[in-house]
Amino acid sequence: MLSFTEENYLKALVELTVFDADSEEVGVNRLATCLDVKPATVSDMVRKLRDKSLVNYEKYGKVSLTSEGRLKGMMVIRRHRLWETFLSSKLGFSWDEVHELAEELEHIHSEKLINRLDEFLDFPEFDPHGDAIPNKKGEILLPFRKTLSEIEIGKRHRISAVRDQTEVLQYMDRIELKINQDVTIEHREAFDGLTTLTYGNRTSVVSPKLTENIFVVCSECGKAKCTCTK
Amino acid sequence: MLSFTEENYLKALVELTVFDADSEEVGVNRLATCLDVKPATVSDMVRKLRDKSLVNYEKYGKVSLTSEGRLKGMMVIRRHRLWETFLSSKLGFSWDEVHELAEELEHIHSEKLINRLDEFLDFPEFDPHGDAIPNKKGEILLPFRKTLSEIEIGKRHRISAVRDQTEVLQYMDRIELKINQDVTIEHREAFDGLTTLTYGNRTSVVSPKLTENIFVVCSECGKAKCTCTK
DNA sequence: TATAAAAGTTAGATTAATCTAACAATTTTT
DNA sequence: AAAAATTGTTAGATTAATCTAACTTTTATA
Repeated sequence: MLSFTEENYLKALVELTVFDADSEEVGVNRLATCLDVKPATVSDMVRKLRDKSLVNYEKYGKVSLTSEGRLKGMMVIRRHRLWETFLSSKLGFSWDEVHELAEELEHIHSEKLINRLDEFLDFPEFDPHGDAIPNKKGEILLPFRKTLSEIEIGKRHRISAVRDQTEVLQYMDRIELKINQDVTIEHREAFDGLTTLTYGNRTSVVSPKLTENIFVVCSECGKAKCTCTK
Repeated sequence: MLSFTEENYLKALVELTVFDADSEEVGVNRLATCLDVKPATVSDMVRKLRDKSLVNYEKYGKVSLTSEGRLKGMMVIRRHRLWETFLSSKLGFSWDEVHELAEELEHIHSEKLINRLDEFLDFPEFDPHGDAIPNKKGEILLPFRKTLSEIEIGKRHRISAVRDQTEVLQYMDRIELKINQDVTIEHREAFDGLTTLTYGNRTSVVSPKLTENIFVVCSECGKAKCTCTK
């Protein structure tokens, strides 16, 4: 049975090498920053995980997940996202409150519990942040996604998901921008990417830091990769 | 913030000095047996808890809870019993499966979460084992329940409640045993707990699986914890 | 390519929770 | 009340996860 700590390492590795996907491997320093520990600590820990066949690693080399490690990491993320969904849809927590609580709940191991929860929630596909929930087998269908920073000016899009970061969520709350809301880009400044958006009866100017973290689909067809002419 | 371990010590102390209530204090050995650790470990730990003002203790003396320690311990039990209720009534776990899972869930600290859960479950008074759930303030309003499996032979009792499980109710229907009916135990087999009861104009032999799920009060005084002589 | 910077490792220390083994205090029994 | 039994404590060791500080390897740059 894995410890909380080991599970957190695997989760971070999935996030860095599967979701962020610019590389399937990652350095010790990068991992240390992510987990908010010192590189020395990571050095020790990845050796331990290697001895358990959960990561590939050798001295001075990069770290990557074995298929077993990947599965274990995926299951932590599955649990996290299912609990988030529960907290939001059943207990009425707002989407910026659920993350922290799920950080604890994700370490409750019972597979039976998590599958029952999945059923109770009626097999949700996405968590309250719009991220896909891995299935029983740890598989995740990474849908093609497009961010607010990429879309065409003037074409109406709907917010489908937000990257799972508390600051983003809180900022969106502050400007009253919500999941499933329609938005249109009025203007995008070439110089610094500053973007003017309208939604509901509001207009806001926001930075790329925000737009890069918000996923959208076409309001017409509901797809990120749409072919609507308009 | 208390560690899992510290919380488990407080929980055990509540069980030994509040619920079991033959004494408000307990020895190091007894506590060690309960927690399945060595006395040496308990010795160290209670000194630590004393330094945090959670227990009263001095060298070679007995251990008892301070009011702060009692409250903290009660809250662990509140969380445990609410999670048990959730697992049973929402996720369909049977009452003998819930305990182990609740042992993990009880250590999720958020007060907001547990109060929301309480509300979601519609403020249950008892967990699936029939044990009372402490309220927000750590108080237990209806502390006492007794099941048919515990009562004295020959003394008349009245059925006050039944654990919320359809099978139990269906079985009771079949043998014509009803809520508010008077019953008397004629005989209880020491070997396997098989019990002979009389009620109305019937006599039935039933197993502990049934008697453990039926709550009773004294027919004379109407209380579970009665002091009637006969 | 030599050197500086960045990245990674090792050794030794710390903290929490546990153990064993030896010892000390208290309680019970004769 | 002395001996025996029980109960509790202390000292020293262990394991997991972390740290700091010193060191080494790899990578980038002048």
